[in-house]
Amino acid sequence: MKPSISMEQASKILKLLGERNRLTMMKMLEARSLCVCEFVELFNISQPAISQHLRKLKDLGLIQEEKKGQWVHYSINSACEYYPFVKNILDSLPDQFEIIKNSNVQCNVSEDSMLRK
Amino acid sequence: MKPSISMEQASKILKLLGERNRLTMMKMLEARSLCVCEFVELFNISQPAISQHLRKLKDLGLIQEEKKGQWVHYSINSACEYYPFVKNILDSLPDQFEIIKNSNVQCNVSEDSMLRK
DNA sequence: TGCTTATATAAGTATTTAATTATATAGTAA
DNA sequence: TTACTATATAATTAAATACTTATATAAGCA
Repeated sequence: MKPSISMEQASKILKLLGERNRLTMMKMLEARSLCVCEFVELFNISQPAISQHLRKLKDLGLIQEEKKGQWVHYSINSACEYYPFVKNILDSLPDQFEIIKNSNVQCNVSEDSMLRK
Repeated sequence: MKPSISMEQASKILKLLGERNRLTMMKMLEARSLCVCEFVELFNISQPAISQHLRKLKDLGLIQEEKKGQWVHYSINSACEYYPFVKNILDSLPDQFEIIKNSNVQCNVSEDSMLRK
């Protein structure tokens, strides 16, 4: 009883994932959750472009945001009904963990600074 | 050692599959190979639109054509290097076999008519 | 308060895309 | 040959899309 997804839903998701930057973002989020400012460093597109990609992914429920002060962290929404479908695809893609690591991106917000509030 | 596909290649394929008609075509071809004239009956778009979708799928190597007289039959190209990636996605989609069957499409070319040549 | 930083939204633009209609190509059959 | 059928290609168009710059929002800090 695999197909709990309609062709309509599947094509919408695949269209979202069919954009190189968004696909890479999703795979990166599989490695760890990331802040918008980290994405801005990782990609060669403007900050608004990043925001717009993230919004589209969020609109379909594939990712979720968590606001931490002025920072916004995004993560995979594994509770999404389409998550198994998406996960299955992401699992076939080359890992992005090293790329994140090598780029040394890091969001300035620390647990410390949040606790100090 | 799963990821034998690059992000670039993956996003191209997902972009192709991200169009509802093309995705449905691919899933139908998983059920059985189909003639262009059958696709024309199955979809509510023009014959040139069908041809153009098929060409895009063929250009990436996902499907192959076999000419039988004036008819052209298309089938999944399971020898394509991206086939495992594609198959994995198609397996998550609702079966289209009943839809093909219920529509009663049938290509006029028969083995007989070919043999009589 | 005003200044800075992080993010989102608005507006505009160039490119891509999926469709259409019209036409070309090619096989079959009279 | 001519006519018919199946398919592909060309040309066009409308809509979608991915980006940009400019601006708005909102939080943190002097």
